Amino acid sequence: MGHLMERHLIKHVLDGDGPGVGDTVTVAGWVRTRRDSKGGFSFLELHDGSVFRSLQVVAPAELPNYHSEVLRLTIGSSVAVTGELVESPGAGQAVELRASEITVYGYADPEAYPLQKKRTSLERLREIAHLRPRTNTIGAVARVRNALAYATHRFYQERGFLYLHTPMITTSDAEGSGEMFQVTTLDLEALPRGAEGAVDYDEDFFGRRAYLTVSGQLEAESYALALDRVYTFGPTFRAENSNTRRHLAEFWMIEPEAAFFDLDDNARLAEDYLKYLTGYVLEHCEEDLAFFARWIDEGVLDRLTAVTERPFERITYTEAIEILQKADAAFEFPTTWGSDLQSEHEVYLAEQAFDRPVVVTDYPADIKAFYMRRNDDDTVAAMDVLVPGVGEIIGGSQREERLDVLADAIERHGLDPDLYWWYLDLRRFGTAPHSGFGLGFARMVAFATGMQNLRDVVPFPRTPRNAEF
RNA sequence: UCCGGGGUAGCUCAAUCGGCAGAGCAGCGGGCUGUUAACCCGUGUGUUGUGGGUUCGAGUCCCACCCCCGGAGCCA
Repeated sequence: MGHLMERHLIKHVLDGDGPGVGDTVTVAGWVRTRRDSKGGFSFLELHDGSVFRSLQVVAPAELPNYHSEVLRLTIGSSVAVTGELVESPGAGQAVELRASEITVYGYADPEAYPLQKKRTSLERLREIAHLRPRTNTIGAVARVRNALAYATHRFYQERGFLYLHTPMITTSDAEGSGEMFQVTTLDLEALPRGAEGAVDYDEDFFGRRAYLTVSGQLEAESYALALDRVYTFGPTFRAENSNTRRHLAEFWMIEPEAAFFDLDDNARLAEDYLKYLTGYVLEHCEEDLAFFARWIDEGVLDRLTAVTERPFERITYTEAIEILQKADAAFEFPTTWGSDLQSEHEVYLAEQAFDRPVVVTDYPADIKAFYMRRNDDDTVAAMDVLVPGVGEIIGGSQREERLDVLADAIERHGLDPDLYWWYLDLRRFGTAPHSGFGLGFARMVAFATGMQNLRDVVPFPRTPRNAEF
């Protein structure tokens, strides 16, 4: 073969924006099926991940390795094919590749290869996460995920936000977002002990307890209060024993943080961002979305279109409680002012009450994090964005920029002010109003594809008792 | 972590009241020979999640544990 760098991606062959009918092309990829047809030759369906569709290859019996190799090709085998691109006489595809040379790189023993032509359940695919990107579904998820990541950078870069890398290791153990994974180089079989038997963390790598971060927000605030607008896009970790389709122990989050943004600016940014993402995948992932609409979630296109075109609903927490109290629905949890919104409440608001994304603002201070800006009443300038199907996809707030009020809040939440000396410094020196939010990227991928379980939209998901791959 | 449902052939599943564990798909052999989840004929497949118990006899009933799925909580 010799010229693999010059091969064509199947996407360009099928789109006709590369080689045309009559051209000689080389493609390479994996066999999805082989059909030995009624003319003494074979059809191969070849996919290379560049596009949803596969390319039909016609393999004539005259190929020197037809009997010895081509007839041994089964699903999962890898090949390179050179041939002439011709109009297809059959239905189902406009063009096909009439092979003049087929190089086999690797067979996939059909007795042992876990993927078959039949549909394999998503649960089963999780057990073979290293092979599942070869399936239609997971391949399409990967392309949509990539598009959403690219669109994220474009959105923020176009608006003057600076991409910031915040640390994955942190020593502040009270960012208020659940259990954290501890990071240590201590020998757990022989821990250094102090006088009273407590572990002596002075011996540890950082000289104190350290953890994997649950958020880059606090560090992002530091840069927002210097460079005006920043965003992070990186991994975060939660050691909660969460066993649901909406939680992962490791997930990526996008956290914009902007100086001189109030809560209203923040909510508008969140809405613009979500609309940009849905609009982007509608425009650039048509084939993949059509597959999801056909096999995964028939409402996905309407939902993405609605998000893109219709304004979000904007209500306060207090209004949300009033709506829930008047609702003709039996809720398991109370809907009294002061209690947090439960999943059933969020579902009701986003699906029954409004059937569109809902931004809920101004929650009771007692149920929200210490850094959220105190309003004149007992609420804080927090906001959650709830979307149909997924629930909470964004959580954010205007941050408390007043030194004395922030110090009070730290105290009230039972946190140690000494640990936040540098965070308080940001209010001590040139403080400014600022706001930000976090978007769970996997939840966004789920929302955009209609996939139900976050374990299927992350390449190698980490959940309690699961880190095989 | 709590509640509910599951774990049977490579995959998807069935198995009545406790009574010989069996279908489809895939694989393999043959036929057909421009197919599109190809089709037709033939063919093999088991530590029934693990350990214990009840019983003449357990996939089925009982106990413990492991794992998976869904819901809840925590949250993004």
